[in-house]
Amino acid sequence: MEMAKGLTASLEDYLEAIYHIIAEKEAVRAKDISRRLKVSGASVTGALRSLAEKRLVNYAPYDVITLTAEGGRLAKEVVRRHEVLRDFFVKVLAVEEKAANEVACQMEHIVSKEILERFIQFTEFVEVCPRGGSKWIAGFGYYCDHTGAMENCERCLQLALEEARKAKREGGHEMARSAKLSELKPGQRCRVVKLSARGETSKRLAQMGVTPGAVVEVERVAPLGDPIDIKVKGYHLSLRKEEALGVEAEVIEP
Amino acid sequence: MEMAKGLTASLEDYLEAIYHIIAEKEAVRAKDISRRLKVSGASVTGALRSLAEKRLVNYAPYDVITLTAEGGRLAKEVVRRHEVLRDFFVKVLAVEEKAANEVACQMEHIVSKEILERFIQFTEFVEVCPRGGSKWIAGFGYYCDHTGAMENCERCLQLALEEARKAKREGGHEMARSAKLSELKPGQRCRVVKLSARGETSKRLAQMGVTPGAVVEVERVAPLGDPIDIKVKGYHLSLRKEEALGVEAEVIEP
DNA sequence: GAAAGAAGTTCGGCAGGCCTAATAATATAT
DNA sequence: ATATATTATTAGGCCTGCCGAACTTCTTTC
Repeated sequence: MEMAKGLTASLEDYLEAIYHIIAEKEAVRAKDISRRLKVSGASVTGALRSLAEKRLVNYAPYDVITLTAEGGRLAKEVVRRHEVLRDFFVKVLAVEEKAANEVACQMEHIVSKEILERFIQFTEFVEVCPRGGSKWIAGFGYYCDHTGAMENCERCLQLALEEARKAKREGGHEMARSAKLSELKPGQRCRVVKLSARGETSKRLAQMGVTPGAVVEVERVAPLGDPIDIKVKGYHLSLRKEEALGVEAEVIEP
Repeated sequence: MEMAKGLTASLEDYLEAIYHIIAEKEAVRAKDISRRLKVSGASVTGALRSLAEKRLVNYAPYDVITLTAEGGRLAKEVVRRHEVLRDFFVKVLAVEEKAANEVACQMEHIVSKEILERFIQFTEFVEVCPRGGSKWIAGFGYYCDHTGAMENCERCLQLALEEARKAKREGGHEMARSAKLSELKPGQRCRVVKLSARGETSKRLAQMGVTPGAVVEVERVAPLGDPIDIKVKGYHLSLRKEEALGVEAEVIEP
C-alpha cells in the first residue's frame, strides 16, 4: 500500500530539519532533530523509521543519520519551497522574518508546483519591473504603517517618472548594461540574455533553469572566481567559472 | 480540557461548508456536507457532534442543522479568510479560479491574522497604487506567459507616465473625484476620506472597518439604493442608505 | 398504512502523529 | 573498569480524522 510519492507534511518537516542540521554540523543526532522540531525523542525515532522505509534516510538504530541521494533531493526541494515562500513574505509583503518563516513552514507543504512558480515569478517581477522595484515595495511598507496613506504617491510617481526619463536618456531605450555572468558581484541580479556555451554545458545550465529571460542572483563568488554560487527560480546552484563565462546577462539595477 | 479557541482545520472546513450550504439552500442535510467535502456520512456525523459540543452548530440526531450565533461568526471569518486569499491568488498572482480556491482552502487554516491583513493590504495596494493598477497586473500576466518578457516595459512605463501627467493636469494634484459612498455604483471602488455621521452610526461603521483611508468596494445596490452591500478589508457588509450617506469617499478609477 | 428507498447513526477499525515512562545502548568521568 | 549521565529505543496510550458495514429513522410511494 506504499504510495511512492507524497510525503506527509510532518515527514517533510523532518527531512527539512535533517537537511539543515547537516548543513550546520557534521553529524546528525536524533536529539538535534527533536530540539529543532520541538518533539519528543520517541517521535523522532518513529519518523526516522518511516523515512528509512521510504529510502530517504540511512538509518540504523544508534547509528548516525544521513540522507540518501533521493532524500537529499527531496529535502532540497522542500527547503526551496520554504525559501521561495519566505522570500515572498519578507520581500513583497514586508512580513518580519520570524513570522514569515513560520507561515512558510506551513505553506511549504500545501502549495502546488504551479503556484510556487507564480510566487517566484511575482517576487521577481516586483523586484525587477521598472514600475515595481524596491522603492515601490518601500511604498507598500509605508502604506501598511500609515493606514492607506497614499498622500505621498505623487512624490513617488514623480520619482519613478524621473528615473524612467533618465534611463531613456542614457541609451535610447532602457537597455541595462550587459556583462558575462562571471563578472558580477555577490548581491547583483541580472537577466540572462543568451547562452553562448557549447552543447553539454548549456544543456546542464538549461536544465537547472538558467535560460534566456531567467533572473539570476549572484550569492557568493569564491576568491578566484571559481565556484560561483547563484540563485535561479529558487534553486541554489554552484557554477564553474567556465560555465558562468558562457552566460550573457544584463545587470538589473536595484 | 476543552480549549476555548482554536478549531482544527477539519472542523473549520465543516463550518465553512455548512455556511455555504445555508447560503444556497434552505435546509442543511448531512448529505450535502458529505458531498461537498467528499467524506463519508459517518465522518460528517462525527464532526457535527464535535461542533455541537463546542456550541457552534445546533444539532440533534436526525434534525436539521443550523449554525449558532457563535458558529455563524466563526464560519464567516473562515469564509473571509478564504476569499481574501483566493482574491490575492486570482487578482494578484493571476492564478486560475479553481487552483486559487484549492490553495486558499488549505491556507485559510494556517495564515495568522497579521499576515491575512498583509494580504488584504497588498491586494488593495496593488490595485489602487498609481504605480500598480490593473495594467501593471496585466503586465505580470504577460511576464508569466512569456518567460521574463520585459521588452514591452518601455511602452508600459510610457503609458503610466502619460496617465500620471494627465492626472496631474486635471486638478493640480492627483485628487480623485469625491463623492458620498451612497452615490457609487456596483463594482466601483473608493477610499474613505471622512466619516461625517453622528456618534452611534459612525461608531458602528468604524467597528466594521470603515475608517478614513480604508478601501471600500461596492458590491450590490438594492433598487431604491437602500441596503448597499460593500466589501471592506475582506468583510462583506450591508449598509443602510443613511449610513452610506455619512461616508465621504474618493473614487478610485480602475 | 405498509414497504421500499434514502438519509443518518453507531460501531469497530485503521493510519498518522504525538506523548510519557521504562528500558537499552553509548559516552564520559572517576 | 565501573558508575554515571546522555541519548535512543521500545512499549503502550491518546487524539484526530477518516472509512466500511450494519442498523435506525425518516420519507415516499403505492
